[in-house]
Amino acid sequence: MSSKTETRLTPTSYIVLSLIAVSGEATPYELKSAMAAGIRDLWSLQHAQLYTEPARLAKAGLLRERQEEEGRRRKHYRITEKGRRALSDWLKEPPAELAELRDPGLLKLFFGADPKEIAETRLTLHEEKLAEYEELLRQGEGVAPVGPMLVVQAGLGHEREWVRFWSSILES
Amino acid sequence: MSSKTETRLTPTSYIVLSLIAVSGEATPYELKSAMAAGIRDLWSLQHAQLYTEPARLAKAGLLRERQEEEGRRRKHYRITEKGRRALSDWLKEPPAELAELRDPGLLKLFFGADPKEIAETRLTLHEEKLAEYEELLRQGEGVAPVGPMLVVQAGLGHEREWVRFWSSILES
DNA sequence: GGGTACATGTAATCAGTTACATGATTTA
DNA sequence: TAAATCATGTAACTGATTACATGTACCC
Repeated sequence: MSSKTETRLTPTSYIVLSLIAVSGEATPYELKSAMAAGIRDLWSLQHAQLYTEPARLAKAGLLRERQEEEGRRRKHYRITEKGRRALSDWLKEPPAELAELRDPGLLKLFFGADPKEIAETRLTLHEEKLAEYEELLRQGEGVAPVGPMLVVQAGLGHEREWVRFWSSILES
Repeated sequence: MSSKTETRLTPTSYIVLSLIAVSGEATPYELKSAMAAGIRDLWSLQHAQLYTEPARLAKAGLLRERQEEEGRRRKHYRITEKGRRALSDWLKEPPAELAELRDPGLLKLFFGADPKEIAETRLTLHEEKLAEYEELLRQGEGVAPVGPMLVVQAGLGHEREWVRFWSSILES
């Protein structure tokens, strides 16, 4: 029916798509603010991608672009029917792959770095991040939607695990 | 003194560098086998990168390349003094950033997917991965070097946490 | 009115992915 | 000996990062 979508959709695409779907309408700069606390820990994007990705999605017909006539001539994006469908299809399908750990500290550990030296600074970082999550949890309680709150809880659990792990190395 | 290394070194670079340092000498294909169980869960590489990255590192003087004169004309790589220095500098410096979660399941959760639906398949995947780690732990006990074993323990801890997390969603 | 921070974007580069190709061994 | 699998690589593409650039608003 419609011309084939040969645009590959990446996680980046769905993040942008979702953020715009929720906002109703958004400029790249607004997307930047929308990439707030919660999701930045989960999956952050470079600000340049918030300009290129919407353009890409618009070309594929998943977003509609409207440029201001005067002044800054900012570009505003809204999701289209097609975009909404793509998004809901994606949300329905449980993903088949796990994430890799990709932790730079672990990587060095793997290749022979001194465990205690790494552990010391890692522990600090994770304790800070843990505190951030606890704060997010407090702030979100009752007001934030379910999805983001669950993600915060997941993050919290992992940070606790990291703290446990690196502490155990320091104590060994 | 030596010409400036304008080659940026990424985690990929250090993985290749380390694997070659450990092997003494290796061809890209041998690197592929060296990317065994443990590290693949931590940080996997595409096989094509095992061809391009050593070439890049050789050009930067961190590896020495030797090509077979006859037959398959495979390329063999060894680490140079400069490479060894780069590697040990990297190992010494505790990294300053944390990893993002980048879990596709969590991402969908964040944007409103049905928690239980996601949880079901995620739980299975993580239970399988957990079993793999337990097996690795058993196999490595006493024989594998410290670094990789610690990484397995870290992986184990996180898989347990994932199982806990997704289970709690199913039970809620 | 000059500095500083926020806002807004484009261009160039590069790392990483996907696709393509073919040679060598093993096995049925 | 045909099929399948392992071994070995190159080429093309493209998403993501880095760098560059300029505009606007606020505040001291």
